[in-house]
Amino acid sequence: MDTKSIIIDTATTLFQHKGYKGVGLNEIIKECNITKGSLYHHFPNGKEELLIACLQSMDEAITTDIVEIFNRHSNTLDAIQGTIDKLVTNFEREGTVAGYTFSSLVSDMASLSEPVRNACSSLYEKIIGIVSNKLVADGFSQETANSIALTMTASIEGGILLCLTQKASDPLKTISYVLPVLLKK
Amino acid sequence: MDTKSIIIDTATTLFQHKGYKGVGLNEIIKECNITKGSLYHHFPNGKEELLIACLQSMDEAITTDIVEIFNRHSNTLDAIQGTIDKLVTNFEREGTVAGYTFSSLVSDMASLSEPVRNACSSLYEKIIGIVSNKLVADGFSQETANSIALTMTASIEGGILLCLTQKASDPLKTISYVLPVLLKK
DNA sequence: GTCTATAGGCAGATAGAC
DNA sequence: GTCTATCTGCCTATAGAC
Repeated sequence: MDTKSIIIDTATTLFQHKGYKGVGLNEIIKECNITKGSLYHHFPNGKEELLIACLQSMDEAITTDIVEIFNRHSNTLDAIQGTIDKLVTNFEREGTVAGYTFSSLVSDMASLSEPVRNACSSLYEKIIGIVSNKLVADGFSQETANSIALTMTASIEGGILLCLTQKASDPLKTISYVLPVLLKK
Repeated sequence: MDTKSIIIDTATTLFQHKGYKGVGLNEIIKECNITKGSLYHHFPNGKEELLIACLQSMDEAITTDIVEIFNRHSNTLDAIQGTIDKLVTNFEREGTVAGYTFSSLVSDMASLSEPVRNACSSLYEKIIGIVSNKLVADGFSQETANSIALTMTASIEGGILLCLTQKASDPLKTISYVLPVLLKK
């Protein structure tokens, strides 16, 4: 694996756990066993350029993951519950659900940097699009599908926040139990 | 108004907009027209002690606000939609919904400080409790009420995140439109 | 492509005069 | 209770040798 990829992977994990402002370059290069010179060779524009690279990497990983889950299940309900199951499993094993959302590392940046906000916005739209398409395949109208997909995505995102603050996976489990109601025609 | 209250109010607004790590003490004292000596006189343990005071202040304001809205409306649906209306109005006027949630300033702290995490957890539990009580008054069983209240709270919290990243109030409006489905018996 | 050394600034925090 | 002056340490970023 090349140095640049190592930097991106390491920084991604650190950003996910501590937020953008919570991680210094010193911490990143120490974890990677490299030096500042090397980091600035790969990311001449410094920390924010590295963040953008990490967001792209996360975007790909999250999208791939969700697409795979949605292809594996025949209907939207199973797919959404499969997604939540995966989040719950992750949370119970690692104490985080870092790999699903940007929000944890974005709240301190979204008000400042436009490229970062755009990256988040585009990821959410992609996820909602995947859910919405499956709902249309289930027989919902496009408009209804969009509304339900947005609400489901918001519920899961909010559920993640609740799990993190309460240090328990119950909120997401409860949401998984309640969400089917949204799909009653 | 005394200096301590001015510090808390000013710092609260700054933390809400930029996150805990995103605001320096220098910015706070400049905004308050005071000096570091004065700040450390009122908060001897520094920045984190100030944050805790801000969280308490926010907790009171948010709880009072929601209790008032819930008392004003006769059923849960109207109360929830009234709450979302207020969030949407705030967002369209100020570009933030700072006054409702801790999440925006907590994501970079939750992994670090236990007192901060506890303050967030307790606020969420209070909000869910208010919603749940109203649902019981509407005739739902305690258990069902708890599940629905949690899901609604998560949806709104996630909706706030979507509004912030998309710089639009549509997500919360859509959620307000979809949520009634959760209340069908 | 990776290293060392260092610049320049701002962070949070403290001491002591008034 | 508020001020000025200052400390220490970390931050991002750069310059230049190898």
